[in-house]
Amino acid sequence: MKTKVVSIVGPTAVGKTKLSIELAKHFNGEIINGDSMQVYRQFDIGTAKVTHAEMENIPHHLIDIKDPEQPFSVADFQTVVREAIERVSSKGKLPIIVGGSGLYIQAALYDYHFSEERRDEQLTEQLTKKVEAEGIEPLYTELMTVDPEQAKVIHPNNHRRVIRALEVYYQTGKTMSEYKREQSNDPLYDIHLIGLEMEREQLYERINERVDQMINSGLLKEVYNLYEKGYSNTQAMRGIGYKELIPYLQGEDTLEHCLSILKRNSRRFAKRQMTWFKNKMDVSWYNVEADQFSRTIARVIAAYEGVFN
RNA sequence: GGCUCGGUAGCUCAGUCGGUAGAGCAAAGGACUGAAAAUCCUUGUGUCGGCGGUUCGAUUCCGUCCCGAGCCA
Repeated sequence: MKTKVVSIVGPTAVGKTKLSIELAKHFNGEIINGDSMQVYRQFDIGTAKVTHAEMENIPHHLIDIKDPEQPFSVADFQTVVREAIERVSSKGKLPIIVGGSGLYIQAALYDYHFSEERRDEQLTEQLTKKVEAEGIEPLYTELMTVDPEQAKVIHPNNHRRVIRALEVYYQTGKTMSEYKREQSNDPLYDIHLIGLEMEREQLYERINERVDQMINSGLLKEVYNLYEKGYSNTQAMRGIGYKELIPYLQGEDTLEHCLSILKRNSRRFAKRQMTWFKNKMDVSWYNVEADQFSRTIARVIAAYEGVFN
């Protein structure tokens, strides 16, 4: 009997957090963060992290587990999220993973193998410099020799991924394709994927509004504090809602322009999220009528009555 | 009221010495195995302001009307 795991997915700003709380309350669950940015402490407003009040005493896991300057990866997430699932489940509670990072959710729930060794940033830097000096061709050609299967699915312009595929081989002697072949891609748990979707135009409107709300809630101060502490070049600072405001804080751009970029990036992100969840996972979708979210909640609860409890 | 300039893609504009059009941005679609809120790929959007005229053919030339900006009165 596999462990029952629920996951709520969907684009940013559809209402995943709110639904997760209601499901946790109704089905005796605990929430596990499935979002790559909410693991960071001090990144609160810009990541739309649940507030203490919103939690309504529901235990939350994997939120605020990293300091701003620390790196964090899917592989790290895979380890901790699986531990969290066991922790919650062993208490007799329903684990509810909520988040918008497609790869993270995928790596958590399915048989998905990463290489044993963690990423070597020095090696990355070395290869990046090589690309800068000689162009991508030598590396891409090498990848085609070493791991043609992987080379085929990577566009040469995607330097990052060409480099990473080579790194795996250099570090472990095994190719990325070999690692992929070792996995079944089957779910490790009794999984139930619940997706929230919304008409594009309406979603974009909500995203724009939410950015304005974040500003009203003190996003500028949040980013400024992090910036002042010297975190401007960290992985976390590359998140949407942070990197766009740096030029303003440095006096190099107007707030208005920075906000329009921030909104645009959020919209594009939402689109990418939909592409992933629609095409990579078997999700049960629920269309959200934003002004009547309680109805959406009721529909989801009704659909899983007797399944989750 | 007169004169001038303009009206072409969602936006800013280019262009066609007459053969029904193209850039940037926005947008849409897609990929994805250790940065994934990252990284990368693909794609077009049209009554060329309306109506007439000239022409085999008009977005292009002519007339007229409408709209906008400026100048003059």
